[in-house]
Amino acid sequence: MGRPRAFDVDKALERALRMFWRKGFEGTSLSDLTKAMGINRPSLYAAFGNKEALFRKALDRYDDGPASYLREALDEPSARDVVERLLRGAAGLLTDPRNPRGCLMVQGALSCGKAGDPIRKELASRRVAGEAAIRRRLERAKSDGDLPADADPADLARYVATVIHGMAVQAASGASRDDLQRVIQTVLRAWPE
Amino acid sequence: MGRPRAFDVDKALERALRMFWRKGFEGTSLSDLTKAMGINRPSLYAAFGNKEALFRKALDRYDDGPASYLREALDEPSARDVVERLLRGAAGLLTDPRNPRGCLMVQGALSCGKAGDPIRKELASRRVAGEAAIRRRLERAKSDGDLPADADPADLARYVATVIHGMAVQAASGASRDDLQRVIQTVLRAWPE
DNA sequence: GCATTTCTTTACCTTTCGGTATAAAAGCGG
DNA sequence: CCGCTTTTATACCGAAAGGTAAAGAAATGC
Repeated sequence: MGRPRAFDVDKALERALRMFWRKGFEGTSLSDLTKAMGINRPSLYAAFGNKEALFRKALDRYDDGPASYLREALDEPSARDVVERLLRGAAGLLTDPRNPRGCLMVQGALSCGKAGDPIRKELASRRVAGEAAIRRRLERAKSDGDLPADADPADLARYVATVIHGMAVQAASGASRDDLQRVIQTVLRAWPE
Repeated sequence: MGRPRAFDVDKALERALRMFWRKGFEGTSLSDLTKAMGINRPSLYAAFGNKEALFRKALDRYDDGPASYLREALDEPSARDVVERLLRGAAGLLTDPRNPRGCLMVQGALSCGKAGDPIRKELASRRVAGEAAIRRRLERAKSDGDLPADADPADLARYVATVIHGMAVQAASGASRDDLQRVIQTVLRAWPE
């Protein structure tokens, strides 16, 4: 009932996501958003709440779309395969020419003024949650005998998360896909097995 | 000649640095700056130019102060010592309780709107320059026989830079000094020698 | 056909942004 | 004490920020 929506909510959200991905939460203005989404301001507010709520919805979409490789990687059979798929997935995402460079979860709001602080904290806590998921997977791997007895799953997970986040910064600095592949080689060559 | 300055330029710059460090270039407003520096707006403009010029001066100060461990590390005698000192210096800087969390060169402007774009590019190019400095040092190490014959200095430098940038993100996510030390252990255990 | 509901459009709101004009104040050389 | 210079403090600028009020347009139910 009532006048039907003239725009596709999903397409609009996708465009908002890409804008936030490129410019970050603080760097993206409402005018940037409405222009990219092809709608005007009141439509945005009616459909998504406000800028912060829109960012959170875009973030969920990021998790379920471009960043879904993370969860998929955890299903790999061996610890080494998990880590390799994690790293290759990150490299692919970070340097996909169809995407903005870098990672929304890192560059969306790494530091900012107080208006963006809730988003900054949200991103930080999602990064921590991602590392925890890797750690749990490596703990399972260890009890499967899939990691050496002297390996520490928490330390390895932190290390892998650090490399992934570092790759995100490298991508933002202009690193190519090949650059990141070489980083992965270096990591995997030294992986404990 | 003329009325003497009522504030210490150096102290003011230090306070601006710390503000930018905490909130990033875009997240720091002129009001944040003048309040932290204890001066009013026209004094800031007279002494430092504008917001962007002030950021660049703060960045130089960061390089020469908190981040000077980078150049010092390159003077270590062996490749392994260079890398260890690089990583330990980064961990110390990133989690020094007297400093804002994280790294100005990473979180100062990882992504932003078009007003901050020159700063974003400047930071990216300084990060690239840092990696190049490490690469040159490792090339020298290799010709000194200080690295295995099959080691690739460019790949190792990229890897080390990636870990350092990743540690910067980890620090921004709340990682403790001990967390970062464990990452360093993991890196060093696998270092080729 | 008409009332109701919801969305779209336009125009506007307040606050804050980065940056500056202006004039008073504080030092110097004479 | 008087110019001359430079820095202070206050007050202001236009633009852009995030967000909203109000009226017109398109669908449904009766």
